[in-house]
Amino acid sequence: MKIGKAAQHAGLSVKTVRYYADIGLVTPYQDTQNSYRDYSQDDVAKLQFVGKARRYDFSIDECRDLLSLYQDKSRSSSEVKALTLEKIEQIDQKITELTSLKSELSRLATSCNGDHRSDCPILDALSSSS
Amino acid sequence: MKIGKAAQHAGLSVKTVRYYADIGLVTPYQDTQNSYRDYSQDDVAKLQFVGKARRYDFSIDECRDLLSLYQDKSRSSSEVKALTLEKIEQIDQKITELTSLKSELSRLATSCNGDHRSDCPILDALSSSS
DNA sequence: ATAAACTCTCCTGTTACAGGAAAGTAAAGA
DNA sequence: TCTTTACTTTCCTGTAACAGGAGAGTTTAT
Repeated sequence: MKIGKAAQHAGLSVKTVRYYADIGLVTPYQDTQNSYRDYSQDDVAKLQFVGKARRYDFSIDECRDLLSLYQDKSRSSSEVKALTLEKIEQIDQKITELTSLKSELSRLATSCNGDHRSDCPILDALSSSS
Repeated sequence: MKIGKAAQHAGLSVKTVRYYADIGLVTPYQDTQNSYRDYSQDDVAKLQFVGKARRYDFSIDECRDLLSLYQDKSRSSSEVKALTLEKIEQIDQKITELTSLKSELSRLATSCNGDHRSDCPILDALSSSS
């Protein structure tokens, strides 16, 4: 299967799929005749796997790990679970940060009239030296 | 004041401060003698302003806008408030995304024993074609 | 046969800096 | 004053994960 179809099946762009081949994440067979990439069913499955993991916010390197665990028939599920828990932890920390940011900004926005005058508590807060 | 002190006062790295000068965000006087950057009190205040805005998750371009509003004596606070509300909206959207991601991953992690066996619902989910 | 559609490689741009090299400048100590 | 140390400069590379586009080759359809 050529790259266009493969990308389509995986729900990824051709650019992305080619990129994954370049960095050795999902490496298809290379036709020696025309230098076209040739994706097997297995390759497409890997692309789908990676695409999904990416949507779950796993980085490319984490996808690499997950993919090798996925292919390793003798791996234990504890490794996968550990990676997942770590990712959950990261996401949770990010959420905490953003929530705090949001509440601070909301506080500032509430204190600002937002009228045509030049008085602005938001800018005041940003320029205070705290 | 030379760049080192300026950076210290603003709580930024020298690299960052130099970068801000390069992109025209906070542009100090350039001494013609030694080519050293010379930061005024006003420049330092701007650096602090930007540093704080960055910590509030404003992008460099947004900081540029805020900074010009900050310096514009005739601006109205409504512009600043609008920018802030937009930023809050963005943050909120990100929180929603991450929360959804987290719950899905948590669900997967819960369903996984995480033992030494190779059976793993997480990988199964990642490789399913949904 | 020709045109449209697809593919290839290579290069640049994105965001906001960090790290490091090589060289010039300044401040401080002996 | 000389030297060492500290600081600064510009320039280049790398980061994460691709997108966009040029120019050229290939395949498919008409």
